[in-house]
Amino acid sequence: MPTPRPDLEPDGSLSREEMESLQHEIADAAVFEDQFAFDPAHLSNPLEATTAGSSATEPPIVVGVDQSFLTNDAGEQDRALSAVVAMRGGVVIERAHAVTSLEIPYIPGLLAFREGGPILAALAELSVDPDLLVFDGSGRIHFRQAGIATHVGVVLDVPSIGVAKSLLCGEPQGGLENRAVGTRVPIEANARVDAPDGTLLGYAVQTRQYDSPNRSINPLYVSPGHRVGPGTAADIVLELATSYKLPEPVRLADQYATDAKEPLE
DNA sequence: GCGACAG
DNA sequence: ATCTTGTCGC
Repeated sequence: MPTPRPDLEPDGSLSREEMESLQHEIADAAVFEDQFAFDPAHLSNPLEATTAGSSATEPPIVVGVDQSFLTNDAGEQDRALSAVVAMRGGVVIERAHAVTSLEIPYIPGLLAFREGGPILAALAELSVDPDLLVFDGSGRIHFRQAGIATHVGVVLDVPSIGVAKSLLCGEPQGGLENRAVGTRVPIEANARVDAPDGTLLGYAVQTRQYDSPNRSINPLYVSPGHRVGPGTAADIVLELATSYKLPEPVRLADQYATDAKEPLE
């Protein structure tokens, strides 16, 4: 993992005002457009990946990140377990995890200050260098355009994408019910977001759907973290969601976070 | 004051 | 996030 920028690291001991101020700095430093070297196509197929470029080209390393929580004797969540799964060409090449004590409770909009520390600790255990980080949570879809995907992406200056299962803020530009796989509905800034109204924050992306129009699967809310534009972020998530609704690196990190805590409780 | 609110 | 049974549908 690259060396983190110490001045921007999420610190759970900061005051709320300091946290929000830091988020403005993060948003200013963030790049919400494509700025990476790897080929965003064929991220998930090993054969395509190895034959796509020249013999010297390696498929990019995509790292999924997710957390689970541990409970103390009093029955309260006191520790976070962060799990990271590194994949290349659709194949898992390394996993790592870290357990840290929690500094603050969950507060909407301040998730990075609760889970950012454990995530950086887990990424530090990784021997490979990530080309792309995929998070379970928002990126630019955030009150101050600095969700956890953006925050960690900027601190490490690594391209990143936010994938949330529910919408934190912003206004979907169209219906989200019963959309076909591949559909992407723009999410624009509204009054709750610290950005001009109408700013494109990300997309509601349909990676799975039922055959019958009776029931409907909820979309994923995909937004740029850092150095990835909204359209490319949606493309990549669809590319990585090969077997399930969630992109494979995140799904495996989710599973690993659950499995790794079992021997600890 | 009321409503909204990633994991 | 986490606590949890049954139930509908392919």
